[in-house]
Amino acid sequence: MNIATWNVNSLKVRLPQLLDWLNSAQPDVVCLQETKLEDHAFPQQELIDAGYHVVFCGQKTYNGVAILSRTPLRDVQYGIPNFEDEQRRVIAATVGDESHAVRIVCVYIPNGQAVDSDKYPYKLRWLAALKAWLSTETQQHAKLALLGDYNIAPDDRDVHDPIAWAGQVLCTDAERDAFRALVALGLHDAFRLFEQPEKTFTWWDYRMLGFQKNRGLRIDHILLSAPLAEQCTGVTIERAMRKLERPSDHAPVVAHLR
DNA sequence: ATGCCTTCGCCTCGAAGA
Repeated sequence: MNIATWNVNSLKVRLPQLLDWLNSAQPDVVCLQETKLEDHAFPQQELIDAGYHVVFCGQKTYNGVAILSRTPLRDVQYGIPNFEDEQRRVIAATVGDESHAVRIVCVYIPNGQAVDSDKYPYKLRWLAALKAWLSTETQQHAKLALLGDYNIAPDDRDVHDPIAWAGQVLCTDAERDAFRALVALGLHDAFRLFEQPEKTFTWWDYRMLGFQKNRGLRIDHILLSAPLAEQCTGVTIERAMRKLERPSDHAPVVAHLR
């Protein structure tokens, strides 16, 4: 079973790439972020025709999340319970039958913009609400995967130029503490379960030849509860997707599970 | 660097992303 996450930066623009990738990579579950589509405009039929069940939660212009699965999705949760948020950033659902059920949580964590922006305290409040919800969710679902665009580089290893990024949004201590608080719920950063080459990233700035110079960040993550981490045989970052014409600025990340 | 790209919508400029 392969489970993946990809910030598409507009599903309208990226749908042809997504369909090609679904056909070639054959992932079992895909979490999407930044679909930027209202629900009435979601390309449901195209994805059904590609062999996927879909659940989605979007809005105009910004945000928007979705889960695709080759098997049916049930117990769908839209947004973080008991957390008022107009921004469509969370969708969760369960795949698999009772003995092999996996809870899939798809998140598009706020960017925060800058430490002195109002969006930064919103990001930290949002992360606290996510952790509070997942503390019960992880107790209820032994097999849980938290996938998405976290907008956090957890460690200096995840940053092309740690000195330039020191203290900047995506790299602050408070954001990294929030990431570690998610890990402390009993989750494991799938990428770090394995030896990895240095300077491996999932996002590269569109500007200044960011991808060509590998000036990137690792901000898209798959956290796995212990039983899933035990099943994980590897993680792939689909860098080739960043080389296509008109790419997303993020590459898909795939966790391979036994 | 108030810059660089790319997206969307109040659409040919501004806001936001990261």
